[in-house]
Parts: sequence; structure tokens; C-alpha cells
Amino acid sequence: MAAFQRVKSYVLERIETGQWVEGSAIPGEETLARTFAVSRMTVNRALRELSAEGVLHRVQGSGTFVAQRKYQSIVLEIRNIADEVAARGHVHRSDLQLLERCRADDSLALQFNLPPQSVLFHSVVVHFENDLAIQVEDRYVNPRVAPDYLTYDFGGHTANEYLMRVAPLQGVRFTLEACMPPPHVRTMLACDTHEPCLVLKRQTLSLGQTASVATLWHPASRYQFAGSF
Amino acid sequence: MAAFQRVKSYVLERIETGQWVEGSAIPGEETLARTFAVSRMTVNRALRELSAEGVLHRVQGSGTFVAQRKYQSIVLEIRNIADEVAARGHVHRSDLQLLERCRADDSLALQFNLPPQSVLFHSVVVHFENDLAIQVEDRYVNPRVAPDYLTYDFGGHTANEYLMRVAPLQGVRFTLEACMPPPHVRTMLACDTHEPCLVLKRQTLSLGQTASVATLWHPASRYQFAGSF
DNA sequence: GAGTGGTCTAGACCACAAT
DNA sequence: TTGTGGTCTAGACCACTCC
Repeated sequence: MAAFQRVKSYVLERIETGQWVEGSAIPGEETLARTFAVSRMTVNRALRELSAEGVLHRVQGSGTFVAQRKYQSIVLEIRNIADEVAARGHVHRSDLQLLERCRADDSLALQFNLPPQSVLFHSVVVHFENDLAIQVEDRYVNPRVAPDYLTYDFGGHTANEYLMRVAPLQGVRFTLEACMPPPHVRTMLACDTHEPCLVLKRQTLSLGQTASVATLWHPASRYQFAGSF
Repeated sequence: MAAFQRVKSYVLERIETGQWVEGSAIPGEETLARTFAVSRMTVNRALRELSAEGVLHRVQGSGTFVAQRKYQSIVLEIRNIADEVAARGHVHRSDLQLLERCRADDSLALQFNLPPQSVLFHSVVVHFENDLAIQVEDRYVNPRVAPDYLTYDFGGHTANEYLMRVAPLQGVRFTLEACMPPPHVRTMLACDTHEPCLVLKRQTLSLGQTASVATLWHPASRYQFAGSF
């Protein structure tokens, strides 16, 4: 086993067995280097990685401490809906309901950080899994990031795929909530009057601008997000 | 800026502007070291970190490559509800509605991997933010993992805190869905007849066993999950 | 064998914190 | 002032891949 790994294991074991408790200081780099008969750089790498992993907390000039216990952190992998359906061995199909040039209202202008009435592209697509509607994708796109959006072939690939290709993804902001769908969404999803939707709102950033703002509606009875770690 | 940071920025910029595309090889450590007039160790650290971050893919003996574009991966941090409310500068309060010893039905027995009719602990707690109900926490706990659960003081701390302390968390499985709440949940949340809930079902694993199975109900109008990366 | 990444060293200088 | 972590170097040896 590599030397830095031996040091990491040692530290982790001390913490797991409770010999070093939350918040307490652990030996300095010099000390550990002497203990393990390795160079300070090797100890430094071990402690730096444990710090990046959230196990330790380091303060320059002060010392290295056992980190406070963290909250549970959950990784939600938002996959391309077509691939996700394919992975379940089902057939994916999508219907382009609307594709237009439009103008930003105040709320959209704010989200895109553009002047009100700026031109945006707008698409509405329904995604089906084995002919059952599972998602309505209502998306506004920044023409400065994806000027060819209106001429894109939505049959072959999803809008998401296209955007990922033309615009390097820099960041995402999202919210996940439960909502009753407005009538036009309910019609597209062909779901019951009282069925709620799981709604994912997602804003993607690229090249320092907002690339797209999407609202994804999922019928509660046909879709859920799942994950583990 | 630190030298290894300059190298990282350079590589990231090349990738973001599309000069280096998915799967292509990037210059070797020696080359980059000469380019930046730094030591190989410095370049090594930069590339190693980018590899750990999923940006690059390194193969010993072969080279360093731009990693395949990943699906958007979203980090949802499920925080302790009391701390979350406190972080918003609001007052958290919780009401213990039920605390009992019960027997596992078939579904619970399956989730806990215990024989049917095994003894479980069961608690129902309502969480308030400024006196407005925002979460009903319906939780089943494995007595083998948390034998003292029934005598725990729920006033001072949340069940989640307690479990995190007595049982080292090994894993989590969860689903997130939209549901209409059953009448008793709707009553506890004091919400409207037609208001859906955002429901997080979470199973936590500890010491190789299922430690607890929780269903968290949130009124759609008062709660959403948010995140960014 | 040539080229790659993986690791390690012994020393150095710096910024920062506690005293 | 002393001790801490943050960074960097110039060189070294190894394991691995590819030709």
C-alpha cells in the first residue's frame, strides 16, 4: 500500500474507533511524518485528501482537526430522459408540441439576465415511455448560446443533448417541488384531474450566461426520482 | 494564484472552449511542466485533482484524457430539518405525535430484511417552522441498531441526529415523489384538501442492517428541494 | 525500450495563528 | 517567536502501456 494511503487509513481508523473525536486536533504533519518515517509531503497529501473528502478540517497556522459530522448528502443523477427509458428496456418517443421564437417576460428576463422583451426560443416536448406520457419539458433557450435551436431536429435527439453539445455546462440551479399541473400540461400528460406532478425546474449556465430554463412536469403516479450512496 | 491552480485553470479553459474534446489525450506531465516552468510534481497535483473531480481520466502507462461528459449530477443535501430552519433565521419546533413499539408488516419486514412480525420502533413527529407545519416525519427504527429509541428525548434533538450518533451511516437509498397525503397526514400538516405533498422516502443502512425507514411528507406550497453545482 | 503516470524525498520559502 | 499548514522543487524509482 502506498505510504500516503497508510497514513490515511491510520487517521480514518483513529476516528472510526473514537480515539479521535469530532473537533479535536490531530498530530501535526511533522509528527506524523516522523511516526511513519515518511516525508512531510507524503503526510501532507494524505491529510489534504482527507480534508477534501470532508473527514478533516485544516486551518493554516493553527492545526488539523477532525471535521464535524456532516449532513447526509444525496446525489441525484438527472439523466437524459431518452437514455433513462432505454436503460429500463423500454421505448422512448417524444412529441414536439411547440417550437417558437418568443419574447422574455419580466420573470424570464430576470432568470436569463437579459433586458425584458429580449428574444428567446421556446419549446414544449412531451416524452413517452412505451406510449405513456411521463414528462412535459417546457424549455426557454438563450439564442446567444444556441442560435440554431429552432432548426434542430427534435426527432433524433433531445434538446438537452443538443444543449450539452453546443454549450459547455458550467453550472446548474434547480428546485424540486410538487404542484398541481395547469390544464394544458394535464392534457398533454393525459392524467387525472386530481393527480399532482413532480416538478423539476432547472436553470443551466454556460459561458457565463444562462443557457436555458426548463420546467419538467412528471405525473406523480408515473415518475419518481431515486438514488443512493 | 498557486501554480497548480494555474495549470488546473488552463486545462479547464481548454476543455470548456472545446479546444480539447471528450476522450482526447492532453499533453503529458513533462510537457505541461516545461510549458508552465514548474516542476512535474506541481503538474501532477493539478492533473490528479482534476481526475478526482471527474474532469480528466488518467491511465498509467498510457496518458491523460478528457473524461466523457457525464450526466448532470445534482447534489441534494438533505439537512437536519432543525438546522435548516435555524439557518433561515426561523424558529424550529417539533411535536411528537406517536412513539410506540410495533410489529413489522410484510412490506416493512422486507425493507428491514427481518422476519414478518418482528418488533420495530415507530415514531411520528411534526416539524414546524415559525409555527407553520412543514414536515411530517413517519419513521420506523430497527431495535437492533437503536435499542434506546423509545426512551430518547425528542424535544432536544431530532431522531435523525440520534440515529446518526448511535449508528455509523453506511448508505442511503431514497425516492422523491409527489403524492396526495392521507387524511391523518393532511390533518397534522393542516393543509388544504387538494394540496399535494412532496414525499421523500429514505432508508438508511448501518452496520450491514437497515437502521431506519422514514417517510417525510412536505406540503407542496411550503417546501421544495433546491440545489446547485 | 520509450513514454506515460504513481509515488516519494529532503529541503525550502511563505502565510498565518497563537503566544 | 514558534509552530502550523500551503506550496514548490529537482530528482528519483517504480509500474504500466504501447510499439
